[in-house]
Amino acid sequence: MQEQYTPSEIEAKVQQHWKDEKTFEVTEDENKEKFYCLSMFPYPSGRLHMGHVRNYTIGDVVARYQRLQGKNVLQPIGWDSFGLPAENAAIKNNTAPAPWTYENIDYMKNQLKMLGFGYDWSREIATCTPEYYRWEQWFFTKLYEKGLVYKKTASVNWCPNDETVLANEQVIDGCCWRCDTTVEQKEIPQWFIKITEYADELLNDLDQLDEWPEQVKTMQRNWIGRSEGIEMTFQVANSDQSFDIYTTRPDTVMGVTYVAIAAAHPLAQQAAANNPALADFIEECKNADTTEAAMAAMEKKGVATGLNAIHPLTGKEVPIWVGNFVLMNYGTGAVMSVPAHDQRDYEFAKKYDLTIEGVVKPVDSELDLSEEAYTDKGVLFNSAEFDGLDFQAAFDAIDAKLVAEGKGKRQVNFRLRDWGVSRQRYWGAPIPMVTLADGTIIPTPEDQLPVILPEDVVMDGIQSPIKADKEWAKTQVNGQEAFRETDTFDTFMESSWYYARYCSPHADEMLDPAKANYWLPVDQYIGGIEHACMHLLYFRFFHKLLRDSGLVNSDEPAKRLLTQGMVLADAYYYNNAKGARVWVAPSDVTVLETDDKGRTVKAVDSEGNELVYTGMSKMSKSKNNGIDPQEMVNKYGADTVRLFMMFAAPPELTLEWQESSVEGAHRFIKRLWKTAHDHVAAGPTAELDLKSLNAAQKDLRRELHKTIAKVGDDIERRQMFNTAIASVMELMNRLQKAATDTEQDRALMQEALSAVTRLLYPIIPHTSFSLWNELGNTGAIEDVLWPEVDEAALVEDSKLIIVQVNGKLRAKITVAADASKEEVEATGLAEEGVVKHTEGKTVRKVIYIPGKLLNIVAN
RNA sequence: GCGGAUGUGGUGGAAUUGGUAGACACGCCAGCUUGAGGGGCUGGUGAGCGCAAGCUCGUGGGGGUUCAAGUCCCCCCAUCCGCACCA
Repeated sequence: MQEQYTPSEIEAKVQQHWKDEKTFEVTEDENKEKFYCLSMFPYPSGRLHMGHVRNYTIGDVVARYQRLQGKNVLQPIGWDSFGLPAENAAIKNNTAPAPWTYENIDYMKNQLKMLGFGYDWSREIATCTPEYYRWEQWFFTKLYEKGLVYKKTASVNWCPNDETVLANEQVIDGCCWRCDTTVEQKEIPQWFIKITEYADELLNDLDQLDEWPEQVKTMQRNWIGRSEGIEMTFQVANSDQSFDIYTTRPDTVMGVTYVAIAAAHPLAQQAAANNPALADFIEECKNADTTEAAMAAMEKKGVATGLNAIHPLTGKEVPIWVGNFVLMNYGTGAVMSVPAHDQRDYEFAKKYDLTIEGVVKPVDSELDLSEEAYTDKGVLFNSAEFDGLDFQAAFDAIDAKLVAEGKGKRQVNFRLRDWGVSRQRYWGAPIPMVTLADGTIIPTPEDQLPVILPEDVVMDGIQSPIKADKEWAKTQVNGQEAFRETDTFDTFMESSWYYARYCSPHADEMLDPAKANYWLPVDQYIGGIEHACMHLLYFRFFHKLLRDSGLVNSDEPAKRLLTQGMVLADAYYYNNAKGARVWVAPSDVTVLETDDKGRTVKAVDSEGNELVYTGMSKMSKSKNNGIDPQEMVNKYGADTVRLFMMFAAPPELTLEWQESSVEGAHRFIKRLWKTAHDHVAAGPTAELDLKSLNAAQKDLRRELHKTIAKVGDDIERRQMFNTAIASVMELMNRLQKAATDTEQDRALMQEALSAVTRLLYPIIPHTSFSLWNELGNTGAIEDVLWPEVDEAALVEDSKLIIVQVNGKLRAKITVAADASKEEVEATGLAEEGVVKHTEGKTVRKVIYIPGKLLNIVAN
């Protein structure tokens, strides 16, 4: 065995072995328990970043651990390869999105291999290939046939100068990122999938997901936002027109003092015809950012229409206002306003001097509206026949009256909106719909699928090449001239079903149900928390669509979910001559001075600029603080990078990249290697004879088996890889100091080191692979099983008891494992530290937690 | 603004079911090894007081429940993630 730990040599050799043996290629095997471990696939942006490395290391740890449990483990990988960055890169580099994407895939694939992830490369997929997206197109036409797809207008960001649609990301402070023109909202026809038809099931089935983080389920519940309320109709005074509103607070309806409608509401348009101020306001609203965050943050403004609405219960007239906070696309485009019981309405009413009328008051105090609205559920007053009712009684009574008068009804609403899948961009899967010469729109016939996206294109920087080339859309359907849809799918479409395609990646159908049902559902899914609502909801939705098409037989796509945190790094900048911040890459920073605690006081870059240290922030291009995984692997080896990532923080928390800590991880592996080397160099060992072990040896062996139990529990149940590693480090610290004098000392060392290589295999597979054989074991480590815990080794004959007086630690005593409460109490009370603190006091109570703690309450 | 999370030594973090706060590691300090540097090894390291034994304080802030609170409850602050066309 080589004395030096040489990661580059070891890793190359072991990776070659995995490649030659096709170690991670799997097929369905009914005799083995399956385990499908999936990490969210990457967008091929060019190079792996540390977020990827963290995600895929966690996945690989889980997959390799499950393999040592004897399971048939599927761990696939692929590329989420459609998307906006490819278009931007193509324009910048004067190429096309396709070659840029394929080059990136090649490069990143090598990086993944270099990190030693155990993927089944035979299942690799790229979503930008027709072999993949053809099935998505096919499935979309099936959804259309089932009535789950429809077309309606929806607003997009529109740059009037470039005459193009902009993604939210391309709008900077309300202006176009290319030409700085003020962005407008424009209504254009788009395709939608009816996710709202599945809203109830998506909500209810969250209860089945008992191995999903509670926070993700809560976020999804709130995102779906089921509410029970009442929809009611307001007549417009002196008109035969009416409009509907929806409210979850029907108990406050008697307090309606005005109603607000969207700028795009037909009534608003009508009223603006002879009201220039209103027309101007409506024009202003057109350009408003409609994202929910912006809506919530903006100043609430309105203009009266001059029209009145008739309150459906009181018959009183209330003014109709146009409000910039009401959107035509959400709900009915109109809301009732109760300033006394809604804070937004209250502020609006104060601002425009509108009536505030309290109708609900607290049960046991008076209503005070001098400072703010009263928004709690209380008791009705000022509400005619509804006076004295509580929220639920009022809800029921008002509902009954509205129903009786035909003016409204109870209704369940969802915050969730249908999924708009149209994008006016090039680098995506073409939407398989055609418009015939007579104007009818139908799905592309199956025999004309896939609708292929041309890859050899020139990007003009503004318009999609398949829109710019007027010939592309021309086609023939049923002998008629027809025009293809030139919009492409939202890239969330591809990432919603890739997990199922991996089960039969080369099938000449969307998926092979037998294979899909063998592997699905995914046993462990891993990805960033930022996907909690959107991707993870679409992913669940698609699984139900696949199920309802008879392609899979389960209800949910993934049993267990782990959401990993971000990766942060130090960020430094200096101010240049113009006063602008120049961010300096951490690799270019030299720390010149630290204080006595080791904190950075003075740092410079390679050109001598004195730097400002801003602490840790997310690795990003804008702060130039990305750490290149490639560089780290070159410097320390993949195992060190993997060990550091798993050790530095629990997977769900943010991880701070600290090179000194990476060095610490490297040192640990070197020490492990050296310990194994010294042991092997001393020659072969004898059989372990449990009966002949002395007390110290038994003690060490107890430690070993406790560690085996803990590491398994930490990896499998708790998914706390950091504490699993810490406990192996503790064991190693002990092993390095353990006696090696006798035959049994060395036999025990052999048992311990063989176990340690397996405990660490999921995390540092290359090193463990080598050590396993260096220790004299035959066969590859991935073909052996996880070490078993010897329960007999765990038995202790004495216990450490913590002795407290009034909750404060005063002594530690060791008692026989089977000692009674009385014996422990007597021993505890006799302790010097206990006597000191109980002298002159009366013992009031003694609490004993068996085998753990004794608390003496005295005063 | 709304929804979700996080906050513990100089630093990353541990404390799994309310029961020893600070495991493990980084950094720092001291010593040994080395011609030097690097590396390795040994020991120390929450704060305050103390020669020491030890005592007091201490988990973002403020209240509370309990024999016992980092952990449970209420209020507040800060930071991060998401908010539907970035992926």
